[in-house]
Amino acid sequence: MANDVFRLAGKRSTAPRRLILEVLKSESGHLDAEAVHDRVKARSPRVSLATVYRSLAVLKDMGLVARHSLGEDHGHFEAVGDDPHFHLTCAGCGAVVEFRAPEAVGTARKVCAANGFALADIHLSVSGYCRQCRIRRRRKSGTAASKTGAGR
Amino acid sequence: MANDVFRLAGKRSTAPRRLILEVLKSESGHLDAEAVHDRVKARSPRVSLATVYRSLAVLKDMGLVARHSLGEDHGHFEAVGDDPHFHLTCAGCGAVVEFRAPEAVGTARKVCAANGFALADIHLSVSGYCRQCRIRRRRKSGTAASKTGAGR
DNA sequence: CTAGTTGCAAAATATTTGCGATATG
DNA sequence: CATATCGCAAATATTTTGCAACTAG
Repeated sequence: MANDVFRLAGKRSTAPRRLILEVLKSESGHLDAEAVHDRVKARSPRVSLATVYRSLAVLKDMGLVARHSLGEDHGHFEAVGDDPHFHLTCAGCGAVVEFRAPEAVGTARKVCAANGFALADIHLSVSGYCRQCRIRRRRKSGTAASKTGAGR
Repeated sequence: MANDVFRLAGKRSTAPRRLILEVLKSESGHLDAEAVHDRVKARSPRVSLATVYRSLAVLKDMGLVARHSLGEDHGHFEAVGDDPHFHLTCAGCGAVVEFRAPEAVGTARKVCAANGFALADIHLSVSGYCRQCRIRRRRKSGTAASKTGAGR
C-alpha cells in the first residue's frame, strides 16, 4: 500500500496518521478538525483531538492535505487530489460547491513570478447566497449586526 | 462629511465606529482586531476590544470593510476601496503584496451564475515563499512539524 | 424618551503545548 | 534502543456575549 508516503517524507507511519488521511480521502467533503476526530474515534477511540491537529499539520506540510477557511470561521481540511478546485460557499446556509478554474492557477503563477515568489498555495473562495437563502433573506432584512465572519 | 454612511444604513453614527473606519481607511494595510484596537485607543482610550469586533461586524455588513484570513491564522481587516484587489502572502515571513486580477472577478461571476448564487464576496489569496525566505528555508529543512496554518 | 450601542468581565470556540508514556524504525 | 509521536490535561488566542450604563436620534 501507499503507506510509505510517511517514510518517504521522513515521518513515521503511525496508526492515527494513516487513519486521518484515509478519512479525508474517503469523505471527499471538507471536514473540520472535530469532524475528523469523530470519524477517527469511530475506529480508534483513543486518538485525541490534539493528535488530529498535529497530524493534520504534518499532512499539510507534506502537501497531502489542504486547509480552507470556508465559513470564515474555523478551519476545514480536505485531501489534496489530482486536480485543483476551489469553493463557492453560501453565506446563508453554509452550503459548499466545488468548481474548477484553471485560469486562477495561471493568474497565481503570474503574480508569483512577478514578485519573485515560489508558488505554494492558491485559495480562491467565492461566497454568495444560494436561491433558498436569498428568499429567506428578503423577509427579515437588516435586523441587527448579523453574522460577520469577523467572529468566533 | 461622509459621516452619514451610518445613518443611511440605518445604523447609528457613533464615535467608535467613525474612528475605526477612519483608522482602516488611513492605514491602507491589513490590520487585525488588536491592531485596530491599539490605533483607536490612541485617540479614544476607553473603546473596548469588544466594541472593535462589534463595529467591524457592522462595517462589514455595510460593505465598507472586508475581512481576510491572510496568514491562515486570525482575521485581518481592510477598508473596501474602489477597485478590488487580492493578496499574495509569504508563508515564511508573512509579507503581503496586493495585486489586481479582473479575470478572477469574471470567474467568480460565472460560477455564481452557474449555481444560482448571488455573488457576495471573492477571496483570492495566493501564498508562496519570497526570495529571502526561500534562502533561509534551504538550510534548515524538515526539522519538525512546522507551521501549518492548521493552528492557533 | 426609547432603542441601539458601549464597556467590562466572563464565556465560548478553536487550536496549541508540556510532559510522561508509548511505539516506530 | 533512541526518539518521534501520542494522550491527556492545562494553556493560549481569538472572538462573542450578558448585562447594566450610556447616548444618539
